[in-house]
Amino acid sequence: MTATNRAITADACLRALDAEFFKALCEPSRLEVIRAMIKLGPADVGDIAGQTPQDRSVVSRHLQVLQREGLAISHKEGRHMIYQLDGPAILEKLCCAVAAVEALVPLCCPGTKTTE
Amino acid sequence: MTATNRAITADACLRALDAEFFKALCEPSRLEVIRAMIKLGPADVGDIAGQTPQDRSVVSRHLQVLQREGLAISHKEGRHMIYQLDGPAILEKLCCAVAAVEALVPLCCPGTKTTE
DNA sequence: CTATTATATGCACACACATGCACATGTCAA
DNA sequence: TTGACATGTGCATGTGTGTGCATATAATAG
Repeated sequence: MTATNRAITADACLRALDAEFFKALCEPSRLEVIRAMIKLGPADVGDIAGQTPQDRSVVSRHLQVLQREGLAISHKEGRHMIYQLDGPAILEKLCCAVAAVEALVPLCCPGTKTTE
Repeated sequence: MTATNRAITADACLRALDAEFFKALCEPSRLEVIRAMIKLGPADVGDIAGQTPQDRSVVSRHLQVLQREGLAISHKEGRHMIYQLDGPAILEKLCCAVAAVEALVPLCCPGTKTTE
C-alpha cells in the first residue's frame, strides 16, 4: 500500500507545484518588478518601470506574465494600465504547495524508515 | 509610514522568494524527477532515471541541482548514489514564503485601500 | 588485474526567453 | 483633428540552460 500512497502523494504534489506559477517567480528581474509593485502599491507601467533598469516594454511583458499566471491583476484607467499584486491568489497557491509537501514529509523525510 | 512599511515588506518578500530555489521547481522535467523520487523513496540515479524519458546523465544533473538548492540530500552506497527529497527543508522554504506573502496581503490585496 | 556497472562531467547543440529598439494602438489635451 | 503620452507588440539578438552523446572516474564482481 505504501507504493500506492507514494503515487497518490506524488500526483498531489505535482498538481500543487504549478511549473508556470513558479517560473513567474524565478526570474530575478521579474522579482524586482514584484518588489517595485509592493513598494508602490497599485501603479502604472511607467512608475513600476521607473524602479527597474529594464526598458518599459520589458516591464510591460513581465507584468503580463504575472497577470497571466495569476500573481497580479490590472485595470485600465484612461491611458494608464494599473497593475497590482494579487496577494491572496499568491498566498493560496503557496498554501496548496505547503499542504502537498506536508503530506510528503512522512514519506520523504530524511531518517524516515522506508518500509516497503 | 506606509511607504516605509511597503519597503520593509518588499525586502522581506524578496528575501523569502529565493529565485534559485523556485528555479529548481519550475522545470517540467525536473518536476518529473521529483515525482519519481516521491514514488520511489530513497533511490539511486538509475532507478530514478528509469521513470523518466531523459538520459541518466540528464537526471544526474537534475538531482545535483535539487541537492544544491536544498531540495534533496544524497549519500553514497558503494557505487550507487542514493538521492532522497528533503521534505522538511522544502516545507521550511515554502513556509517562509507563505509568511512573507501573508504580510504582503494587507498591502497588496485587491480592494484594499491604498492610504498614503 | 580485468571487466562490468554506476555515476558524473566535457562538449556541442537546440530551444526558451529576457532584452531593447522601433513602431503600432489607444487615449487624453488643446 | 492634431499632437503628446502610455502601453503593448513585432523583430532581432544574446544568454541561460536542458538535452544527449562520448568519456572519465569510482567501485564491485570474477
